[in-house]
Amino acid sequence: MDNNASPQVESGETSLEVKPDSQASKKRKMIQKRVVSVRIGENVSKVKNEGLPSDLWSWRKYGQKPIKGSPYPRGYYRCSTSKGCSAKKQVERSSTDSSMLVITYTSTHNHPDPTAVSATNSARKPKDSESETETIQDIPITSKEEDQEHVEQETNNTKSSVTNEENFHYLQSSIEDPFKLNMEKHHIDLVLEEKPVFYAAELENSSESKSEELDYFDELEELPMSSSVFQFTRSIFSDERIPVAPS
DNA sequence: CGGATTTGACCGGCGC
DNA sequence: GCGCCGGTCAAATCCG
Repeated sequence: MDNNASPQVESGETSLEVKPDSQASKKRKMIQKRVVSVRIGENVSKVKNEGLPSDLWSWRKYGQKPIKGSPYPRGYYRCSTSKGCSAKKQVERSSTDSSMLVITYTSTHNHPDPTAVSATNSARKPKDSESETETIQDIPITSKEEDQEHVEQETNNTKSSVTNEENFHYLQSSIEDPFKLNMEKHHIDLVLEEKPVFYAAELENSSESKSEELDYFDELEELPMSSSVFQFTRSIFSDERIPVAPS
C-alpha cells in the first residue's frame, strides 16, 4: 500500500489533487497560529532525540482527519499536561514531501513547563517527544509519488540558497496555506534529521487579544531554542550548519 | 486499573 | 439552501 496516494474519496471528489482554489479563504476566525516545518529522516521511528522545542509538553491525540489535497491525514493533539490547558497542536505531512512535517500550534499553555522543572533547558528527557514520532510512523513513508514528477527527491541538492529565501517569504506570508509551498516544488535543502527548519509566528489581533499577547510572550520563554532556530535558519542561507542542542 | 490512542459521527462555517 | 471541509467530542480498544 505504498502507491496508494489518492485516499481523497471521502466526499466524492474524484478529481486530481489539482485544486488550486482552496486558498485565499480565511477559514473561520484566524487566531494566532504558529506553523513550524520540520524535516525528518526516514529512520524517524528510531530517532527520538530532542524533537521540537515545544514538544516538551505532553500531547494527547484527540482526533485525526484526512485533509483534502494531501494524501496524509492530519493529527490533532491537545496538551495533556493540564486539564485546563487549551494548547493544541496539529501535525500533518507534506503532500509532496513525505519527509516534511508541518506542525501548527494553536492557543497557549496555562501552566508552567513541566519539563523545565526537572529537565531544565540543558537536559532533555529521552522518553517524551514521541508523539511526533508516532504520528510519523503512522503514515507510510513510502515516497513513491511518481504519479506527478518525482521532483522532490532532488530537494537534497545543496545550492538553492535562493529557493530557501523564497520559501522563507512564502511561509511568512502564507501561513494559512503552507500547501502552496509544496506545490511550488521548492523545498529547503536541509540536511537535518529532526530539527525545525522554519519557525513562523502569526499573530492575529482580530478584535481583542489582551491576555493572548501575554501568553504569546510567555510562550516565547517556553521556547529556549526559538532563537537558536532563527539562527539556524539563517545559517542555512550560508550553506552552513550549526550543531544545535548538544546531546 | 488507568491513561492514552483509535475510529466514527456530529457540528459549525464557508462556498457555491 | 445544500454541499463540502475542517475540527471536536465521544465511545471503544489497546498498552503499560
